[in-house]
Amino acid sequence: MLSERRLEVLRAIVQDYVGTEEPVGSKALTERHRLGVSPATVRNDMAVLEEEGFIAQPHTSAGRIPTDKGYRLFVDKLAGVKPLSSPERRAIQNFLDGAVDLDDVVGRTVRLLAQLTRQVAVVQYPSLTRSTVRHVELLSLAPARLMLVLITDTGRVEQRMIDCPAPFGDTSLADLRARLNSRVVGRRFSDVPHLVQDLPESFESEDRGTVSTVLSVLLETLVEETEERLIIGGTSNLTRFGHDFPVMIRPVLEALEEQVVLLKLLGEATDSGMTVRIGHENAHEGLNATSVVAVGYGSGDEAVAKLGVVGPTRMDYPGTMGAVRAVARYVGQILAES
Amino acid sequence: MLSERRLEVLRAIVQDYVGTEEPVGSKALTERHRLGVSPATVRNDMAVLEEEGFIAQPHTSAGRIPTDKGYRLFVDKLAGVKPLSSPERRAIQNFLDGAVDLDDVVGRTVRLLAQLTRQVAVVQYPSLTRSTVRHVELLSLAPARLMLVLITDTGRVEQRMIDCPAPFGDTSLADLRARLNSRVVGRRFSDVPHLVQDLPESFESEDRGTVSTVLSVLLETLVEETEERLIIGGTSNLTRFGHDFPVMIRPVLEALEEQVVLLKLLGEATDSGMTVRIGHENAHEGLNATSVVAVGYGSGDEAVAKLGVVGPTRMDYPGTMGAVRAVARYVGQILAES
DNA sequence: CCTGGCACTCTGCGCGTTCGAGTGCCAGCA
DNA sequence: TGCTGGCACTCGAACGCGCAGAGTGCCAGG
Repeated sequence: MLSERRLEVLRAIVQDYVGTEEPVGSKALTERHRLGVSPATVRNDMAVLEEEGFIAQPHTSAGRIPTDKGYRLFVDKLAGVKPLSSPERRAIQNFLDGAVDLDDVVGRTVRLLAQLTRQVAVVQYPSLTRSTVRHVELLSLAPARLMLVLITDTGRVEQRMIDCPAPFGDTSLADLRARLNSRVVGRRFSDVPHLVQDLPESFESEDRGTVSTVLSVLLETLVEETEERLIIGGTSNLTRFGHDFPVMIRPVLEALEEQVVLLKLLGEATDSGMTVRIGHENAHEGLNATSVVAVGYGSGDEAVAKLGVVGPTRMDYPGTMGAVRAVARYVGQILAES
Repeated sequence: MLSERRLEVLRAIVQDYVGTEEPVGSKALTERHRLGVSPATVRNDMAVLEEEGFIAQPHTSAGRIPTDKGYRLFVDKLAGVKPLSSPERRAIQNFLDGAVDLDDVVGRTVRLLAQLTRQVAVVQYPSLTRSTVRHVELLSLAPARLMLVLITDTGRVEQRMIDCPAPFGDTSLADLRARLNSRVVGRRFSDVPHLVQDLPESFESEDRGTVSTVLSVLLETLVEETEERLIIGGTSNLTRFGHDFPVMIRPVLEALEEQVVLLKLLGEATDSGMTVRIGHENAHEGLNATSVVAVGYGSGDEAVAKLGVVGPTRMDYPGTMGAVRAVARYVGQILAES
């Protein structure tokens, strides 16, 4: 086990390196932090920390920089979550309160998060898996052409065109609409399939084909839209990556373009608490030089989606975590209100 | 006026520079292109071209590179639009044909364009200004809470919550829905306001407040959604910018994040033909080192929105223009079918 | 277990030199 | 008049060198 002071040294190294972006030496450490010991002692501690794999030196006669393992220890044991200042909190609230619809909420959130953390922000649209149906609407566009509109409790709307196998009368349409709604409104998406299973049987034989078609489109929509969408912002913050950013930036930009990768990234953060993935802890290779801070958010107690930021491993963890957590809370609040 | 051969020299310089990304000298030119003259002659021509401002040398003893003015001449007079190969055309069609809804079409388009041109792609959502109303739907979520759903002929759906000043009965609701639709379906957005102006008068006084509210929300939605949205893709292609990309990339990323800037950018391309803005021709400073190739697309003859790419001024103009034009055509086709 | 001292090892920087690509100019030739 | 070969010149890129400074590891002493 590492002594108290050695941990203190590690903390100091992380803080200084995050601040200056340059390897930090023993002398500089003792000058900037009141460790109460001499540089020589610090050097010994550093030697131990290096042996344990928490820090490393880029070249023989340079200062030390934290390794992924070092950051991990820092995040787990040495750093708390820095609460935001109250002006910041107010700014968040004001900014988010201006949103008019779901798209706007998500859009504002991503901008806000990027600005606050000065990093790349990723926000996942509220998932539909846990959502409930608020309303299903059927419109007749032409004798054999319908439009299905699905409205969720998170305010999201999905629509699909349907070509019917046979003309479908207005009364049948009204009937189907009414029955559909009476069965599924307020229910979870996952419950819908077996709730509508027997609907075709209660219609005239000439309408059954159409009803089946409508139902299959509805179910398909539920499944398809469970593949969550997300948006990102603040990519220009990637230029803050450091002096070697030209080489780091490409794989990151590529990873950010792959929704699948990002979804997996956020998805990995399973529990509703905050998740921090540091450097090589990220499965995707392109993100081996980045850290991801993610947290779930939702309108109630349950998390319906995730949001987070992607930045260099050399990031201000306490501050970033604080910002991410705060934003997630406020978004949840906004969502609950609407 | 420049002689035929001098133009040929300029063309050769542009082509070589685009290919090699390095200043091109007189000797290399004569070796790679059958100009039929000696390097010395080419040097004289270069001197003239430089005096006229079409090319420049980074430092005294280096080769020449084209200036914005040089590219402009190249695009206007020397280069055609390179048609795509038929495998490419087929690939485009196959890729776009798989789209299921509007979001998907736009998403696929931006990916396709980025891949094809290896540059940053920008696609604007079909504008609503010229759109017509396909259907207006009103749903009752609670006694005094309505949801308005607007469906356009481009397949787009917008929804808004409405808090009514007074409870609104189901019959009134059906009535309003029917009257609204009979008046606005098939009409242009711009015509809607005066078409619904007198609607409140035909309702019972107790319902008039709600009707007015609904109408104002509807009109508001029309106006708001005229501010077109757009999406971008292929930002990782920015790393292809060249050796000096670290310094160029930041302002570009920043500009790309500002929807307003991009909308203006595409908007400037007024006519339905293809527009090429080169370097300083772009109003936005951050894009002074980039060129923008944009073109309108639409389901009919009229362009309903724009799409294009943003890349370094040092780009393959004929190829890029060919790809942009081809993609725009196919998207228009897809839109017309659905 | 901490500390001061000392020798050692790197990197980064500035400087001068060389090398070569590319130019401009000029005299000669069709 | 216009093209060509030749020649001197310029200037940036690359290389080697030496130096200064930061940082280390180790050791002997408190």
